[in-house]
Amino acid sequence: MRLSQLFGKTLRQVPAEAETASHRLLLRAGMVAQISAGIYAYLPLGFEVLKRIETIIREEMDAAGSQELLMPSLLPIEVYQASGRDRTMGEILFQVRDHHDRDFTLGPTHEEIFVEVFKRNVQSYRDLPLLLYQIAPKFRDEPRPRGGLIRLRQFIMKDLYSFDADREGLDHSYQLMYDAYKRVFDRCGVPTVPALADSGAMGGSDTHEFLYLTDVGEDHCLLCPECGYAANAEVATFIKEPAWANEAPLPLEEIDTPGLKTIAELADFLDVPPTKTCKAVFYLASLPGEPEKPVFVAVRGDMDVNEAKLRSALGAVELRYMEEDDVRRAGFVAGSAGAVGLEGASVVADDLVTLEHNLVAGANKPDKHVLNTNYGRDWTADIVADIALAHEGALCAACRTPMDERRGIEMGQVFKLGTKYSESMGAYFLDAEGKQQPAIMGSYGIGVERLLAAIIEENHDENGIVWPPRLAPYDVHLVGLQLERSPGAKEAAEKLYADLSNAGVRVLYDDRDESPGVKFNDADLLGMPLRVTVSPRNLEQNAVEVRARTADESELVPLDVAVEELRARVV
RNA sequence: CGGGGCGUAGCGCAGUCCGGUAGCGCACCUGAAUGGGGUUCAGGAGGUCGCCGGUUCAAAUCCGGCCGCCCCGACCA
Repeated sequence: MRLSQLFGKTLRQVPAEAETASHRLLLRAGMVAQISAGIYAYLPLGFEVLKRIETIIREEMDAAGSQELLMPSLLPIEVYQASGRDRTMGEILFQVRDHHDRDFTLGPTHEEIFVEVFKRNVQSYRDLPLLLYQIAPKFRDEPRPRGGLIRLRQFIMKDLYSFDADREGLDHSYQLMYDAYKRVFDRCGVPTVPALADSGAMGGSDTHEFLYLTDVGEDHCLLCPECGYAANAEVATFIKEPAWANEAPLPLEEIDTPGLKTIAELADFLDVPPTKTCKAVFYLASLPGEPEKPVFVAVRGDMDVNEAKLRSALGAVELRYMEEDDVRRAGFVAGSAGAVGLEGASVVADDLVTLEHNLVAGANKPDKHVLNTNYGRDWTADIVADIALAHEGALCAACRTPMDERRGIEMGQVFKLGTKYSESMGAYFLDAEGKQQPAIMGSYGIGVERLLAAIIEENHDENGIVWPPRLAPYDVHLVGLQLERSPGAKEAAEKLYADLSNAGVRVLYDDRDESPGVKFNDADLLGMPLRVTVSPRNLEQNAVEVRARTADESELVPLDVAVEELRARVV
């Protein structure tokens, strides 16, 4: 391809909104064009890289024994009603209506439709195990798209679904995918950490996220430097040690705490550590098919509520944090709420607060707190569970080592779904005894554009992108320099372009009449693995100049062996 | 959904407070010079000032409403 003809041009200045490195470089390199919030067009260079990522994914999925197919994006809403996800996925579903007033959704993830098609084609255990996948668009009406390609409303996902006859089969399929995912990300030049995760709206039991650790990530995870434990903060467990369990319970005492609303203010006023206090938080929780109801949540004052853990402790589908005003309107005393004598809300306590003695808590009266509250004697909870959020330094549950808290981007996630969809949607097969059994399912997703963004985040320098060779849209960036200044120079460059192309090397030929600085800067920005410069200066020595994108120095390669030499150096 | 910011040429921005014929840089077109890390000069094309309404002799500028985009949070696969 001639750079003069390539659609999409490099930019010296980038739109002000681009903040992350990948977003800026994608725009500067002319690889993407934003259409709307979280919706992008892919120009030829960007599209080429997406295709190369998809090739790696296909190779690994096929090697794992799965078959590729293609499902529609436009799906009758009934398909999601069958699983109940028209309600549990709620607002992120894009809905459209046809001219007969039938409702459709643009598929946000495709468990349901794979199950539908599975049912029409599989009746026997002899057809199992079965691994099916597609690489296709997904549509999610995200509350907040962000970071260029990091969170999109329309995106391409590789989604694979496994169907097994039994739990052991699922374990095997899950492991196959787990290993395949590792290889996909390794081959793409993106280091990932498999971390325990929350299954959220997908349902099911075991699930891992493959996190690319980066400060621009939106997920928080905890990593144990000693034993390797890795988990999303949503599910991370840790050792919580009571600080005051050995104190003898003292009598309750109500005190004036004028204007004190936060734990920090309270602890400061009483001159006690935050661990001596009990933090009160209100949520509105809704369970399937029930109206919202208020929930009072108690954690020790130095801790925060982990909403994912709280959600699963309650079995709630939706959880809404109550702001101070909401709390007041609901008839509670914002700022001085406490479990002692509280009415009108169910109570959830973190297991740690139930062990402590003599904590300070809200008195449910304005500007009053009570000293020396003790679980069991003064208050009880409807649910006691681990609902505390792990932070930097939390002790690893496996080996007691203080853990690191890091941010990361979720590259992919693997789920053991079990029978959630096969039972609700009737995907049964006959086993060897002729008995009907639900298929045991797993689901496995990779966000393709997000992977592209991560590849650039991980593989760039101050001058531009540094493509891993397998992903580069071209192998060689051929720079024609000052070719008009010497007779025959242009012909030599054209010949090299043609010879390399004929030898199977993918060449991007900068044939523009631009100054050297412009050409070299664009070559660095676009990031092809090899830069080859043809100029009168080099031709005088019957040579071309070759520089790897990752190298500091260039080298001269004799013209007569250049094609062979370069072909050997490209993957 | 809450908080903050922004919307003027393809991109980056000034002009808005204080109403009076819409500007700068990059990119683009023409010509010339230059020639190894974003070169210089000359000439040129390009704008419903996000949209709707109001005030005014006159609105990018003031007022009201709406829409869009970005960031933080909430939420989320």
